[in-house]
Amino acid sequence: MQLTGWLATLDGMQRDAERTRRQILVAATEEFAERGIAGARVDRIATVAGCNKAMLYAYYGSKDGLFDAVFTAYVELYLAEVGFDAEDLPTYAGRVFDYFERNPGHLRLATWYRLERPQGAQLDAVVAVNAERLGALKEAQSAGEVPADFSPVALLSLIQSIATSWSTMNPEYRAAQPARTVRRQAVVKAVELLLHR
Amino acid sequence: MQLTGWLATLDGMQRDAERTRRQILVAATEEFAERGIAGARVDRIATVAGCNKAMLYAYYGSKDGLFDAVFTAYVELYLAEVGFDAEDLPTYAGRVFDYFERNPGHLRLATWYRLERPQGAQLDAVVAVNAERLGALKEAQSAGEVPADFSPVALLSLIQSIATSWSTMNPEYRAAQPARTVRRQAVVKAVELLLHR
DNA sequence: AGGATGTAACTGACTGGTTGGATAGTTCTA
DNA sequence: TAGAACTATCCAACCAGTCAGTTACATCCT
Repeated sequence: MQLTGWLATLDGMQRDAERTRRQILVAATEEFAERGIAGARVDRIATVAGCNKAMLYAYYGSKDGLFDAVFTAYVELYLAEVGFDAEDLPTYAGRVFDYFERNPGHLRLATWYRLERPQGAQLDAVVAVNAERLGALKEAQSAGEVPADFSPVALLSLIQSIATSWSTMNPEYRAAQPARTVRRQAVVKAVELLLHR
Repeated sequence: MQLTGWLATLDGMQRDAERTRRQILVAATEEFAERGIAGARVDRIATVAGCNKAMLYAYYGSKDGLFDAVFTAYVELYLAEVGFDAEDLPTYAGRVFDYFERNPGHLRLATWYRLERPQGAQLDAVVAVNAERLGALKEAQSAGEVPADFSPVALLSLIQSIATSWSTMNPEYRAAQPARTVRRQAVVKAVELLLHR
């Protein structure tokens, strides 16, 4: 074992491509979540990441490439952490709520993506998961586990909106927001009512 | 009546401060809706408005001042056109849906506003209308016209989210969207279910 | 063991183009 | 002709992206 390398790792000053990559991604996630693509500044990202701006271009190619990396990482984490359950949609909605309460920046990221990305650019992972969920919902409806008032895509759309409704209110309403548990309860309850439960 | 002025108005070539103001506002509304504050370009706005960039600064002071004017105009139109009815919330939700179907840019505008505006800046008009609506909802609940499962602020938040749910989906889901009437029906029905109707 | 060497990680300084905003001067019209 | 409406032109700051060069480190050679 290399003693020099080991000690350097402890005080964190050695060269480490992977660590630098990660630090850039973390800094970029903050910056993009806060300011969007057009508002983000690559110099600020480099400063916060504690590295030179050129590293950012070496690892991610461009500002847009960096945003793609940030957004893809978020989507992967989100899909893995929240999952889906066509047979228990209120609980699913609760998990969506929890995720974005824990990571408010990620909801902003998703919104920037929707606003700033040209129509064409779609993530394969999202498209695939989407199709899978629509199928699962259809089956659950056929099996009578989910009422058929709404089409699968309507259900998905409504539940997503309801789960994030508190965070997407205009700032003027923010003052009136109740505590987290109350907000969560409203989300779960609303989805239950949608499903006649 | 001034004949010269009248004719000139018809072919639109005379000087007219009010017309120029309006054209700037229209062009700016498009630009800001499409690209947000950080992404908007004042030169593009001036070009589309068919006037010199300096006029924009003469009338609206700054890029931010122009955005404020754009956003305030949208809010006024929205409040006047959509209104509110605590005793018939499904219909209200339908009107919200209709408004944003007619003016998809305005929903984007509202989203940019939420993302790009610092917390502090709140519109008095919105705050006032908000308080009024919360009061009306509370009364309707006391009178038993609206069920009390949800607090007034929760109702407002949920209904707003549901009414705009189709437009706030990520682009990956856009392909699966049904026709307008179907979408509208889903919105109205969802609000009815929230209210046990 | 210790010096030479190749290479990946990293840096500082720079650039060409863009951007919000300013200003001095011109044209129109009441 | 006074003043409002409007234009042409300019500018300093900024910004994404580049590049020539430097530093650290692993491996090999003797």
